[in-house]
Amino acid sequence: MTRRTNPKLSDVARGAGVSLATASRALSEPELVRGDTRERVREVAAMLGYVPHGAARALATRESRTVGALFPPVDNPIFAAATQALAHELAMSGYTLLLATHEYDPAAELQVTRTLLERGVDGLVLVGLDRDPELYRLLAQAGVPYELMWSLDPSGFHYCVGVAHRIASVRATQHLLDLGHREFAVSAGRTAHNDRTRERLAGVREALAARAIELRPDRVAQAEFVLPQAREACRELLARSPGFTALVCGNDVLAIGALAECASRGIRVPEDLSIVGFDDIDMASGVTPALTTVRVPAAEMGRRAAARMLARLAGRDVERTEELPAELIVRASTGPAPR
Amino acid sequence: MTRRTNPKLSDVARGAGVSLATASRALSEPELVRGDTRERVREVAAMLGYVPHGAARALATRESRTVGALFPPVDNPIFAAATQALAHELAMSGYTLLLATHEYDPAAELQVTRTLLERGVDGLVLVGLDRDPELYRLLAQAGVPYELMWSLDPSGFHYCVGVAHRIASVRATQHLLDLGHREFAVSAGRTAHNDRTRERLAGVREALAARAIELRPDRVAQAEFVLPQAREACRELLARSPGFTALVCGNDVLAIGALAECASRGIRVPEDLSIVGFDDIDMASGVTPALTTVRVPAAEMGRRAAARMLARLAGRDVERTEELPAELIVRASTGPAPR
DNA sequence: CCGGGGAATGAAAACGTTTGCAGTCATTTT
DNA sequence: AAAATGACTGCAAACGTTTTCATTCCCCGG
Repeated sequence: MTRRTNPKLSDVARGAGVSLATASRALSEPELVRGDTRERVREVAAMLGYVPHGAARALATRESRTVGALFPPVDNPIFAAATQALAHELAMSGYTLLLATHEYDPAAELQVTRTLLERGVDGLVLVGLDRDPELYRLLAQAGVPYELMWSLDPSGFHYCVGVAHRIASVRATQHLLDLGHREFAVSAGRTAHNDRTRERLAGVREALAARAIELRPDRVAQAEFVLPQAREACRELLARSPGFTALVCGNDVLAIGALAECASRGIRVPEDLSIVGFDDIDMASGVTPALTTVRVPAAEMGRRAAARMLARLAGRDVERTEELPAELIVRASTGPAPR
Repeated sequence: MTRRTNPKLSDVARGAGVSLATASRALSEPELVRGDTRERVREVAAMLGYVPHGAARALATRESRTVGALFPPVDNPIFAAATQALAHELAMSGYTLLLATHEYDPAAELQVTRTLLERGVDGLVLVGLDRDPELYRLLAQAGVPYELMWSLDPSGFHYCVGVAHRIASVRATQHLLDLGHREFAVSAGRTAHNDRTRERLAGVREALAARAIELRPDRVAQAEFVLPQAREACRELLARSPGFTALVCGNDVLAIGALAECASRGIRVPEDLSIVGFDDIDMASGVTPALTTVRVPAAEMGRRAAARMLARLAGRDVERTEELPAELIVRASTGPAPR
């Protein structure tokens, strides 16, 4: 459309009859310039439709007012909620979110981090703990602060805000034990490159071990977090080793898939089989039967991560570790063990 | 951590014993420099852990390799899917996604667009048609190309990739009419600042009008796209004017909420009430009964928008309007009208 | 009336890249 | 053997801000 180049600060300065320096100050440090000059500059800027050139500013100030977020995928509802909160919260403070995904591939994560660093993010938000250690080296060298979401770093070294997956998982399993269940199966997520999944599975094992109950290897399935695979995992467990009365799922998508599979096979939930999920996504309360699950406060986590990052960027310090509660929500998908 | 500043291109150049220009070319236009020099530069760069300074590059080249996306909210599953596809597709071509949201507030959208422009996005992806016209002026002045997703611009002026909501909605309603339904209710989304919602509602009216069936005002509810409101809307319709046998919902979240409400009241779906949704989110096939709905190819839309934007940024031209199919998916939530 | 002291302004030097242009070679071509 | 070609390389000028340091301007107290 318009072929002439956009107005720049020097145009504004000329229009207002002031120097570059004054124009710059009038717009970004108003208190440093006299009232009337300030207004004049602002008017000219508005009139010309002046839009500051972020890259130039970034170059001069060495900060981009941009924060990167690196999610496994962002279409998992739980991550979507966190992304939303993150973007919203950052925007409130004039920051913008640079979003990237890595699909649970450490190499991709490293590569994409490099790109994010090139883009000059002032800070970076990551999910979980499992990653190429090289990535931390990169961040340290670049001097870019980062926050880990979802998990709690056992070493206490990294700044993180998350929940205690293992303990929550123990609690969910306890709940089933208390209902009299003794035959368990687990539909877990992929454990490779995913500490949350591993911790949740470990939690189940721990709770069962405490009562000397064994979790048979053929009673554990791994699946990706999409509905078709979730159903498939349930089908597989049923085929390989039927007879379990409780199914613990690595997340709600897996659980809802299991629910669907049961519905289509006439397995009654919770009369024949009790199912628990993890995450408490929106849909968990919408399906029938409503899902018993562990609530992971995803949006809150996003908000906290943003707040912590903003605080650090502003020079304030925050606790290295912030734990958020992961509450067990008992709904209709769990009941007393049959017989 | 490290207090000394990051290595810059001049450090690399010095280390490799070449000029700035050659170092730059060795890294970004390899074919212009001799093999051995190129390798030497690369080695030094790797050794120093050199990371190019994006802002400086953006300043010099006048492009940021960054594309902005402005979603209403991104935690709606359908938008999450598009975001994911967008981010992924852009990343494949070395672009990064700058994500912002406006929560259906035109003023916020304008404001946030300004920020995105400041950040120097090379292109912008927007959702739907309803917005402050000033926004287009802004984009035109900045000379930033944009793509509209979801809707099809009737004027054919804007570049867009979307589906024909109204027609699809007519089709869904037809489906119910064909099943013998005559008493309709609609659980619509908020129609303010949302052309998709309006078109879908209009489609229902159109289909009914064609058979001289009236849609009573008290048989229309508006709700936001979250489960609690969805249930509330259904409850309200039932209270205000019971007796309808078909419920058309503005999207799947609304439909699943209705499903949940019906389940808790003992209303059988589809025996007593047929329900159709819109979007075909993942969960639509996972709930019981599985939802009859219109499939909106959200991920594909994200991919196409990315591809179109990349093409345009590369100087190729694309069709101004690209329509994607919105297919009716008949599942278990619709059946013959009772009696 | 002078000098002192802020407050407001301006000149110019960063910030770290890319790139047009002009050189320097080693090959070819005539 | 001279000249022309072409492949590499380097110099230096952008790109559009912010910010340091000086300077100017005004007002006030002495």
